[in-house]
Amino acid sequence: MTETFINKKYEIFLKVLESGKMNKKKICPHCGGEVRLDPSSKEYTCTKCGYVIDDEYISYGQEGRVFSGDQGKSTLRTGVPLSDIKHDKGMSTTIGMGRDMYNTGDSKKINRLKKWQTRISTALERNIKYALSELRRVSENLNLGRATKEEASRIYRRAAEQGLVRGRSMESVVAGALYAACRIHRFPRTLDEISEAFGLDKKEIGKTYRFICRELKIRILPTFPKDYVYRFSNELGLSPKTTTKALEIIEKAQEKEITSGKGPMGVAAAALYVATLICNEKKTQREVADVAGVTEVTIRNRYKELIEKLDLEKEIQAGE
DNA sequence: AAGACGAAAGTGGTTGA
DNA sequence: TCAACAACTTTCGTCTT
Repeated sequence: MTETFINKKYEIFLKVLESGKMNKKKICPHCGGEVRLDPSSKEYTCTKCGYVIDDEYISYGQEGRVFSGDQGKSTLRTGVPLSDIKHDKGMSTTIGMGRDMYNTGDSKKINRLKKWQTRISTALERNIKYALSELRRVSENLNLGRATKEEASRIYRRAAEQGLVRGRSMESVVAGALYAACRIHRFPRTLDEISEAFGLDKKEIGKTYRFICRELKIRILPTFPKDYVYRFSNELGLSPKTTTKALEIIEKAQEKEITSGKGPMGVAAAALYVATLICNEKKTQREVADVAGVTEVTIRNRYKELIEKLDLEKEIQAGE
């Protein structure tokens, strides 16, 4: 589609060029020869030495502004970008009631089209539409990237199309899709955060999430402790130095394979806690545990392992 | 008194028969 | 479907600063 589109544009462009409206002659800075648009490569090329002056075929110039309805037709070059967040990807049109439609002659045909249009927007589309508006509303509070939201929308769409929403609350499916999207994008949010944003039960979301992943065959990579470190340290207001230290500790721990099978959030929390001790930026276990969403006990367990296996005792004493 | 530590019992999920 | 299991949580008493 893109190629034919560009070719067509190119034909027009050539015509314009030939008609002399844009015919500014260019001179090759290399040899002084005449520069022409090479039709095969769509580059401005010197006819004498072959020097490519400009390979910028697509215009990046300012978009023509539109002040009244009809004016747009001649100046507009683009449309709204496609978006998965909109239930119809922002592409739908509605056959209007206006007179002009009927004036084209075949009013029966138009009526049939209208009928079909309403038929096409079935219950499924309505459901998706509603779900995505819910998604938009909730993700306001979660501070998510556009890509993540679109991923979540795609997942929900697929889930809805396969009838996975039936028997489950729509919100929980949306929440599950969002949680999955976050993990796919290595931008993990804890289940707690999501369940709070949606006002749903944590277990419910987790259950739906696993169900969706199984049914849609979405392969979710396990999360890594590192993914959480930045967010946690940010919430704790730690210095970059401490953060880096924590990442270092996690790396070493992974080398020694003492993180496998352990909860990534627990590992991240423990690494951060140790890092605060080493860098003299002490936080209590309680504080770290709270932002990480684990208990002090878990931090203690991980922390004990880290110190034993990585010989961090000296570093901590040196830090103090 | 607050924070750290550790033991014991309980919870929810996974795995394998 | 059920029991075994590992990780994690909750609770609570004790120790340290």
